Formats: sequence, structure tokens, C-alpha cells
Amino acid sequence: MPKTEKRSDAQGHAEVRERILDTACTLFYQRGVRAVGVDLVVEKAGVAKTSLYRHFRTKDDLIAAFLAREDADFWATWDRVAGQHSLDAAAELDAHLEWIGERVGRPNYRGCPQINVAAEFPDIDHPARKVAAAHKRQMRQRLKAIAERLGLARPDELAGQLSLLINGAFVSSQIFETGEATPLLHRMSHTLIEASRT
Amino acid sequence: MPKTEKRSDAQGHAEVRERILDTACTLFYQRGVRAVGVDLVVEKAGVAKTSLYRHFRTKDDLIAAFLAREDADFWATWDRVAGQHSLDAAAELDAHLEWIGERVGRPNYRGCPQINVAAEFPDIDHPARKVAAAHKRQMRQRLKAIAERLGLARPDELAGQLSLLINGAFVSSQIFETGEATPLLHRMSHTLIEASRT
DNA sequence: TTCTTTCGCTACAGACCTGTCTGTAGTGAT
DNA sequence: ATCACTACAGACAGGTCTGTAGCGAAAGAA
Repeated sequence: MPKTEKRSDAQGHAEVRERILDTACTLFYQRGVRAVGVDLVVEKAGVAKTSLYRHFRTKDDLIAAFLAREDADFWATWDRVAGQHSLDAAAELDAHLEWIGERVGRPNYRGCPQINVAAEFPDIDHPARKVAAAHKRQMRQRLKAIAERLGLARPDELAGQLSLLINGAFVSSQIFETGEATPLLHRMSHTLIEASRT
Repeated sequence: MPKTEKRSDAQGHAEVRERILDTACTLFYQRGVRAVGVDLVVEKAGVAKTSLYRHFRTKDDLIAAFLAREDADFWATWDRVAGQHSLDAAAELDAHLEWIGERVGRPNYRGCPQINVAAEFPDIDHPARKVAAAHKRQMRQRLKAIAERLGLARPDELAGQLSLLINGAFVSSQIFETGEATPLLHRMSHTLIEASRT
């Protein structure tokens, strides 16, 4: 049975990669990227260091893969929520602000990974920084699409405002009390949209 | 002449400390704290490593001193601007958003140092994190004082909104074009204040 | 003078970093 | 059976990190 064997091999291969990336994501996010060495990732993942360097050319590539996964997870949640409000752009935006506000209020929340990595690595040519930049561009783009569906005169302006709002929520979690973020986001968003209608 | 001698000695002593802290501030902000070793600080400052460790017990203390200086500089600018608008709270707030917006639009702007250090060091007991937390608390407190002078019903709510606004501007500089931040801050601030009057 | 302090410089200890290399075991393919 | 591939384990190279110690020079204090 060559097919199943081949499949099991490919599965094993991908599984090791997944285990490394899973571990790296948790450690990088929780402790910071520069604070975590590859030796720790290898140990916690229970793999050989050679395996890590087979799947990721350098640590920088692993960091980029970390942000790419966070990016994918973020938009997966976004798309799932968006799918529940395909007919009502205002409700969709509220729903997004709802889960974002809930997320930043979690106990172990440590900010947006994209922003954190950008803070740690000044070089904008770093592979991870390119992922981060693309993530923030897409954020503004998606918010603009919502603003257009709302029928506003200057959708890009509102998209910029909402981007600033969300990024602000990401980094302001410390100064807010539990459950304060979501209603604050909702109220600000409604105010800005209402003002944008004139 | 013991007095002048003593004075010159004390001046030299303080001058070395200043040179170290100046250099550390520039390097830490421009390249990130973890990316800069004490050897580099010592070399760029033109001092001996022993001098650095005479004035700062550990690198962590130097990082805290870095944030404390940034904090002092920030409020010095704030106070200077506030002094020009002692009679008009609305004008004062606009003026603050003006210089903050201008600052985040500068070419080498790399975000708020307090936020960046918080991203690099997860431990909230780190001496630098305490400085950062106090800085953000004071920000909200000062904004609340302005909201009170504006005669609003819920000054703390507006203070929270404005804090989020300013923090958002600090980390969103990348997605804005040159000169976009200030008018955006002004428009959002005016909208939120107007809505807060009802 | 002599004593003390601080300075810059150099060297060092011990730990950690990234990335490579060697060697061994298992597994599927031919 | 032999080849090709991947896995784990561990040692290693070469560099960097923080923090300490010893050296002589400069300069004020006695």
C-alpha cells in the first residue's frame, strides 16, 4: 500500500513543522521574540534542532512564519464573523469590534503580535516586518470596504479612523478595566460613523 | 578654591551620567532595547563600562532611566504647550494633538518608547514597565483634567477615548501618509467631544 | 607631597545566542 | 538489500550578552 505510506510520511513531515510553529507562536507571543532562543523552541516542541532548520531557513524566517500564522488566524476569525452579517455592514463592524474588544480584555493578552514584532525589529526589510505591513494594509482595506457598504462619502477616511481605533485598542488594554474596551469601541465607532454621514 | 573644584567634580560626574543616558536613549529608541548591548552604549558614549555600571546598577535600571527621561521630556513638551492655552481647554487639546500628530509623522519616528518597551518586556514587574505604566496613567489623568475643564458630563469616558486615540496614533504611523495624522486626530477629537456634550 | 576618587581601557567569567556538523535509528521505495 | 529521506540527540564553532576586576592616568583633597 504505497499511497497510505506516502501519505503518512507527508503527514509526519507536516506535523513536525506544525509542532515547531505552534510552539514558536506561543513562546514568541507570550515572552517576546528576541527573548526566546531556538534552543527553547526546540526543547518545548520536542524536536531536533536540525528539524527546525530544515523547515525554516533561519530564525528570522520562523518569526515571519509566526506572524503569517497570526495573520491567517486573525482573518479567519474576521471572515467567520463577517459571514454572519453579510447583509448588514453596520452590524458586521459592531461584531468585529465586539470580538476584538473581548480579545484585548483577556487576562494574558499581550498586544497585537504584528505591532509587537515591529517594535522589536526596526529594520523594515526584515521578512517579518513585511508580513506585519501587509497585515495592517489589509486591515485598512477591509475597513474601507465596510465603509463603502455603509454608503459613506469618504470611505477611506473612516477606514483610517477605524484603523487607528483598533490599533489603539490593541495597545491600550493595560489602561482599561475588564470589559471596558468593547463598549468604548462601539460608542466611538457609532459616533464617527454618524459624523461621517454629513 | 574648594567650592569650584567640588563643583567641577560633581559636574564631571553628572556629565558622564548624562552622556551615557543620552547615548542609551538614542540607541534604545532607534534600534530597540534588547538589540542594543551595553558594549555598544559604552563605545558610542566614549566611556568605560565601569562608569556605566557605577551610574546604573544593571542594564534594566538603565532601561528604566531611559523611559523615565522620555517620560520627563514628553511632559515637558506637554506643559510648555499647555502654558500657551491656559484659558482655553479646547485649544489646548488641539495644540497637544497638533504636536503629537507632527511627531508621529517624522521620518525616523519609531513609536512610543513606553509602548515599545512594554512590547519587548512581558514582565510587568520590570522596573521599566513600572515607568511605562505610570506614564500611561498620567496621560489618562491629564486628559481627564482637560475634559473636566471642557465641562463635560463624563470626563473620564472622554479621557479613555482620547487615550486610545493618542496611543492609536503612536502605533499607526506606518499606515498613514505624511501629514495625515494631525488632521485625522483633530477631526476625531472634535467629533468625540461634540458627541460627549449631549 | 600623599591619599582618594573617578576616569578610560583591557581582559575576563559565565551564560546565552544562532547555525552547523556528526552519528544513529526508522521507514518507505526500488 | 540497498538507496533516499527524515527524525532525534548532542556536540561544537564563533560570536554576543551582562557584569566584574585589575591597570595606569588624571585630578582634587589632605
